[in-house]
Amino acid sequence: MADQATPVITRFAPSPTGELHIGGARTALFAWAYAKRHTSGGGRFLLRFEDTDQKRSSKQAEQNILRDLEWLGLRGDNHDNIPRQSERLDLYNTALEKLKAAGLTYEDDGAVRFRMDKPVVFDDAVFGHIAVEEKDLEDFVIQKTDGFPTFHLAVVVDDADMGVTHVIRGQEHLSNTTKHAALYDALGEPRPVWCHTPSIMNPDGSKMSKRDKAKAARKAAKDNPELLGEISLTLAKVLAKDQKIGLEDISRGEYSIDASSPTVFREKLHRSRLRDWDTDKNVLNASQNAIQDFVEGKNDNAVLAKVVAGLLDLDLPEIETRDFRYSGYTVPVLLNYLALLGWNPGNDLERFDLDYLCEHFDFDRIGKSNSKFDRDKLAAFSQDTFLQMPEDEWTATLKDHFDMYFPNYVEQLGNGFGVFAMAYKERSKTLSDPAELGKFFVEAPSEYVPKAVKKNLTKNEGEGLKSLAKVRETLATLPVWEAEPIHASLDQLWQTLGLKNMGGVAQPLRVAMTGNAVSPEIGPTLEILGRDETLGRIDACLAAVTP
RNA sequence: GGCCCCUUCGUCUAGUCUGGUCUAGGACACUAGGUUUUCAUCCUAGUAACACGGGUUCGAAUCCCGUAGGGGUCACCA
Repeated sequence: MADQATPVITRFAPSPTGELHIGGARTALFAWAYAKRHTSGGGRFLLRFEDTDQKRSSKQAEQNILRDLEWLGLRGDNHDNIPRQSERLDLYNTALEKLKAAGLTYEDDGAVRFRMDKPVVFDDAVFGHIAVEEKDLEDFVIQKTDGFPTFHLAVVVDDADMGVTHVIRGQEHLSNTTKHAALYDALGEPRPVWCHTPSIMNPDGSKMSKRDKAKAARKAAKDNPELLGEISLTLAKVLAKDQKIGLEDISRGEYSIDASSPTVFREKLHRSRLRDWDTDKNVLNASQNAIQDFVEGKNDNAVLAKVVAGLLDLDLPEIETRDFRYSGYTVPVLLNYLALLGWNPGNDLERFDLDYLCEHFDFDRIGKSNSKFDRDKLAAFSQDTFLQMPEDEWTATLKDHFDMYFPNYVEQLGNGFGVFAMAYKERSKTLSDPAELGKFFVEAPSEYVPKAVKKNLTKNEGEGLKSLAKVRETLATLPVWEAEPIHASLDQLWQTLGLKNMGGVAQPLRVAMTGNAVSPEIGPTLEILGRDETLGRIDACLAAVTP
């Protein structure tokens, strides 16, 4: 491939109308990887914003998409000067004049249509040879009444202008490709190689779309009709508190009420809910209407979905790139999984890095059928990398994530964060898991799970409670409060007490510390909690549970 | 509905072009057992697929035809 005459140029050309969809991220990855593979021959990966839809495009969306691409490490070689279609109107007009002059167009209600009057044949790198007869082709609009080109004219002109040799995009464009091929020919430009990739679907076979979030939130809302009033009120409070936003901003999805992660946002909502803020009657009415409309399916507003989910403690499905970041997947894991969804190296190798991808990626190993997104497998990949990760790297990675999304843990854990991190290294599938699994570290149990209490404390005439009391005595006088000596003393205690095994002392302790029977190793667990907290929780448990 | 595309374990897939080496391989999930202070990790074993029907052939997951199912598209959205 080094002797290729023209260098490979690929591109990723999103329309800035929302967040970067995970499917878009995969398309970008493929385009990036293909260019990198040919980088020695001058291969380049370019970015472009397709903002010919004036109503739906926004600069904010551009920034968001760029932010996520940057996070993924998929930087365009034209990063410092990314073209926008809205700023290249001259180019399209020139092309349009050329087509007009050739008699290939005609006016229709102020718009301009392109004449499709011969059959089209083209080859796709994935789907193969495609031939469409003239009778199945329709004339299509290339310039809208607002003077903007349509997507079809703009992509072709831009790709030709930017020297794009390989067009890699989702298969929803496969049938558009007849139009594009005809346009290339009419313009006298050489056709690129087209590579259409199959779609990514939900486990139930439906297309993965941001509307799935609204659907999930709507369902939860319908299951909790009694809470709708509360939700509306909270929304009104948030709106009233933040003068900068109005409901119309929310309905346009423009307000960055969701700039924070779901967990942080959830906290914020709950706090607002408990406040005694005055709310304007008009705002309240508007909020009620908005929520009502949302529940009735009159809109799929992402912000409203987030508000509803936040207040109902519901996890929305991950659809966009950012969702996966919030959930605590690392970039290498996400890209590895994404690459494997629709492409494979042809052997049994599944875990590979970007270097490997760039070295081996080619179109002939992209599958033709849609694939379902399997979060279990993604999670397994993720857990596996955590297991392999050097200890300090794991701790640093987790710290970064927690600094951003769970700052209260970092604050409360203090110096114990390192021990906390190690306690969950083998127990986490995502960087957010330790927050969920280790919630008891920042919050004493408010209740005890009956089953755990029975099995570990009250059974056999309160055997566990007795052990727990002994444990308290031992721990109270322990000279050094660190995992090792704590473990050693407990290891000795169960033998002294004549118990079957260490579980005899560890399990009652777990119930006292967590309210349930599950925790990391007991030594580190107690070290993190600290002596005072440990003894306090034992006392609370002994007081709350009777044989 | 027209047109285009797709169809191997529950899921992602290898194998299909160049028919025999496929009693169909791997991974995730699941099940069972073992290690273990719980959970997790780790180890071992297991369940599980060529959509269906016709051909062609000595022989078909692999080639051909049909049927069914799924997806895409049919916008002055991209």
